[in-house]
Amino acid sequence: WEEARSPGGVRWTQLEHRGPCFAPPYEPLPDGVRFFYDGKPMRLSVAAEEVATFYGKMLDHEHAAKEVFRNNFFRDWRKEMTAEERRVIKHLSKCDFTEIHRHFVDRAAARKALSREEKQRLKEEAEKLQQEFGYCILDGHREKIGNFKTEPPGLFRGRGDHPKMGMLKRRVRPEDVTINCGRDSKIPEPPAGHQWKEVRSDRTVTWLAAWTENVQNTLKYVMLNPSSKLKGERDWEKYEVARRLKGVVGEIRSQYQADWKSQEMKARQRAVALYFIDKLALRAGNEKEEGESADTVGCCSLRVEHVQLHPEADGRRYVVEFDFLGKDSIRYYNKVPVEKPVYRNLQLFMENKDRGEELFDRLTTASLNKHLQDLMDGLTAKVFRTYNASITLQEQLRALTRADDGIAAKLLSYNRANRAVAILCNHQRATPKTFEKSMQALRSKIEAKKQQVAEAKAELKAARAGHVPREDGRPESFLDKRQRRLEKLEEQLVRLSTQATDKEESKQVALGTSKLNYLDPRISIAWCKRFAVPVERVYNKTQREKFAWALDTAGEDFEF
DNA sequence: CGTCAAACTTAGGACCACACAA
DNA sequence: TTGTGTGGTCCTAAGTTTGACG
Repeated sequence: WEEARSPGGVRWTQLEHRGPCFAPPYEPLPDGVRFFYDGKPMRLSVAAEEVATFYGKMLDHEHAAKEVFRNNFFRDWRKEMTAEERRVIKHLSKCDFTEIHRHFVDRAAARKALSREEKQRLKEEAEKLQQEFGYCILDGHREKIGNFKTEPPGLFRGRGDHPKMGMLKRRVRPEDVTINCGRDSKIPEPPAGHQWKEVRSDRTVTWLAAWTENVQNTLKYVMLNPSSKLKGERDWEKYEVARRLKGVVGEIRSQYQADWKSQEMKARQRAVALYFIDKLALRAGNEKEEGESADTVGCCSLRVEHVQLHPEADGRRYVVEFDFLGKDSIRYYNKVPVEKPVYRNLQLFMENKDRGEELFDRLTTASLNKHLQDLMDGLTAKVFRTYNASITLQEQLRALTRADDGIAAKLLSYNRANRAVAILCNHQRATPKTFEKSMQALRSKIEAKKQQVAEAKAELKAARAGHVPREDGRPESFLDKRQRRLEKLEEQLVRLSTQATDKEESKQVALGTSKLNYLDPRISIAWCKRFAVPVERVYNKTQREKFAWALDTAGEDFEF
């Protein structure tokens, strides 16, 4: 494949598709649903009403309570109003959306209460849409598209403390959309009465359609599903680069350790940053424009306020305490002992700086990646995350798996190995709302099962004691039955206890992200083969489709 | 060399269908 | 039959990287 990579960055020769599927047009509210301003009912223009419904839907959402959200919404909403509406509607606090809110709550309930047949019909309609818009022809193969629908209009919801939360995200029209397709394939038909913004045939990119999203002024793309050959090849390449890093990582580590003592400040900063990226799996950390998004950082953009140095903590020397918000405003908190030269360097980097200043002021992600490129072809900061994640999975699986364990126990080992990676990469999730309740339920189930096991044991014992062996020596079916029942119950108990352990250990850890993006699937597939675990127990259908490239190639002796 | 846009990967949460228990 | 918890899917935001440009 590597050799097969086409010259000039050409990614395909044939591409044919139907274009994106647009969000349905706005349906005005029925007459009975009113908006009130200052206690008086007020009929809104269609444009203003539509935006009002976006807010009304979110009335009980925690966003709607936030000052920034409300202000942004109100500012953008006013832009959609007629001059007359704008004259009247001056304060959000005087707006009453409760009827609108109730209307959508009722509608959701009605949808839920639909009969089996109606739901089936809806499902079939969705399937039809999927068949019509959800596939493309790429180089002779029918491939699934990832996101064939344009994003519907609504209020922007950023993550964390986003300065733009509540802003109006406009409806995407065909006139906003650029189509990319093969030069001699059929050009998709725009919806009746509309035109595409542009139709082009750029074979060096993989998107089928693109438009600019108005809140952040960034491009959005329609691209292929992860199961596609195009995406699969890239995935494979990603892991091959990480495997090449395995071959030179020792050297790279020696190099950056030597650079901790470099004469050049820039080289020292780079060496310490790279050490963090390698050891702690931090992200590169690009600069972000202030006020455009939430204040989050990665390695290169760490500020003095994000690290604390402890000459000694918890009985360990040279401890660095990290506390910052990373991607998606997920908190990274870690206390790690480091080598003395790293510690000394950090002291040096922090000297005479305010808490708001950059720790690595001489370093950018561009200069770091440039350096990495010199160390190994194709090496960038994120390759370290891929490498360390995959190698950790492989090591953990080796350490944890017992060949004579049952499938359930093996799967627990797998999940534990997966979890070690997720913790390394700081992949968190909110504890499920129902966690305590369902945990309690599981515990009572275990208790009940224990009881059953005890009873079954007693019964078996009693049966044995009271039983006279038959002369003909034929197996005693009564005894057998009791025996089998006990075994089955014991098996169920093990399964439940395993489940409980797994659940408790995973409550705040998101396993999916690493599984999907960082772990070379061949490691898992080889493990399944070696320990006779059906692959379906580790990868669901979608995941198997995404990793089809690995399913075909990885043998039980695959080594990352 | 820094800046910016483009293109792509990575990310957590919402939502929904479905299995299973009551 | 109904209620409920959960895994899987969908959604789209938020990162990284590259390359053009001045």
